[in-house]
Amino acid sequence: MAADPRPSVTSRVLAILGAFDEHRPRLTLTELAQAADLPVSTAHRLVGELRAWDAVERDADGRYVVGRRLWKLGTLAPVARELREASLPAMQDLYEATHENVQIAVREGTTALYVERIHGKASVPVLSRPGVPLPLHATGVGKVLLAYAPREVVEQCVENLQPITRYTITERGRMLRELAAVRRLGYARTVEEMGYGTCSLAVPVLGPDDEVVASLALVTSTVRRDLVKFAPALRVAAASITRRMSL
Amino acid sequence: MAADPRPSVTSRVLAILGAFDEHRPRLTLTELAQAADLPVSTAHRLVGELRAWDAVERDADGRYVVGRRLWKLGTLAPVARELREASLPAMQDLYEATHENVQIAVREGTTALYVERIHGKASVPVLSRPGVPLPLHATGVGKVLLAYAPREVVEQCVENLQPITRYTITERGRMLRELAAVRRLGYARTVEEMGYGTCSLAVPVLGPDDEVVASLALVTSTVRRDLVKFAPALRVAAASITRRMSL
DNA sequence: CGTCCGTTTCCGTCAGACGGAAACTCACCC
DNA sequence: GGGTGAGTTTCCGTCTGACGGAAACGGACG
Repeated sequence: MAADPRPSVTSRVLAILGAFDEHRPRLTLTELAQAADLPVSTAHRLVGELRAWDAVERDADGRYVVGRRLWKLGTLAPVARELREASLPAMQDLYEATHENVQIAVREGTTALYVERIHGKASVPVLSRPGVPLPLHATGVGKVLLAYAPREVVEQCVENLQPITRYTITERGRMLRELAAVRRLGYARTVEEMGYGTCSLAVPVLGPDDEVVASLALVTSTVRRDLVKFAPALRVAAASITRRMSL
Repeated sequence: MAADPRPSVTSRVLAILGAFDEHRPRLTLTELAQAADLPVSTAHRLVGELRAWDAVERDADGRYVVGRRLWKLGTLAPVARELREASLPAMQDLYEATHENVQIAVREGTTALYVERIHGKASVPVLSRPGVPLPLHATGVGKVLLAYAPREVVEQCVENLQPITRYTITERGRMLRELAAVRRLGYARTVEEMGYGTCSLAVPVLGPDDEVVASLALVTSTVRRDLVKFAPALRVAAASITRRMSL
């Protein structure tokens, strides 16, 4: 992002692709050039090649968007091919049992990256969408992922607990106790820490070597205070995901 | 793919990314170099840059796989962001009503590209997976997409109807009549044309300008001969997708 | 201990990327 | 109608950073 000494062609191409994010999925050539810190003519040439390959497309009003080919490519990534595929049936079952939001996320650095979410028309609206990262300390999945994260990640997160609602945990000591509780109980709860009116219950999902690879959660409206009763169901679902992943 | 006159750096990078597909999602450096038709040392250098950006990663046994960052990028593509997001609630409802496979696909050239699929543990196993293309002429969604495709696409498909099962339609005339029937009835059926033991019912999904942008289908085991009774439910779901897309 | 196969590093040569500038397009407004 | 401006596309002379052969490296196998 900052000043790299040797701008290679590859880095420029990647800078162009990196200009797209969840807040700016549609960009004009000029915006693209600015975001990638390139002269327009250079951006134009590179984007031309990307377009020829269908890595980017132009939509109705001439803006550039991420192309189908990149979407297809993305489906080959292990998060999609392995984790997502292994999780869906179990998530589906959970959804049918509860009719609440069901979501699964992995840790990416100091954020929780949502991989998939199941929700019907009736479920509470939530912020998570596949591919979008949310903070670790204010979400159910996040607290689980943090509870089993390496020491240095915990340190880093715990030093900088940004408040999001009035109920977000922002004291270092309290968060550390919370994480210890998560490890002891095997699940994490949140109550309006990420958004008013929603609470969640999350459990870890283990990989083949018993390390925590993801976290699975139910997210409901605050009215349902009895969320903990679903902990066993979540654990069963998590175990089923683990089993399917190691096939 | 063949011999392009000027191999630009960008084209080489894209050739490397293009080496991954659903049959070969994990590749060694040497395989990658072969597939992209590059000397290993060149591939090594480029892959190094891709890796630094998380466009590719190395898995446990050192093979290269598509990285998370590309997956995230892919979620920003319109198929994922708009079509998929708009479809999921309706697909979820259909699934709950039927407990059969529910799938949605778009046309990509002369293939049907699956965008999403909902299935529980109990549903019939099917071949479709998000990101994977299947033939237009042997699938329910495919026949719908073909029925509303431009003339030249129809010509091209109809000239080359590869048999897949004993029941696959391979005669040009019969397929053309079938497509006319799809337009007349507003749905397509398949009975064991793609795989023994499965049949499907598909309807078109319209975009904001009344053009067919996708196709939505139910796929069940052949035992359920009464699939047509779900046509109204499918149409309602398709209409709901159209509405949500134009928000 | 030697062989094989894939990976990584090195560096002299030169092909291809660079980007400033100018032409172009289109929407909007006076 | 024609002037303005923001965004897009084309062009081409300069020179930088990509190229890839070769050789070293690593580790699995017998």
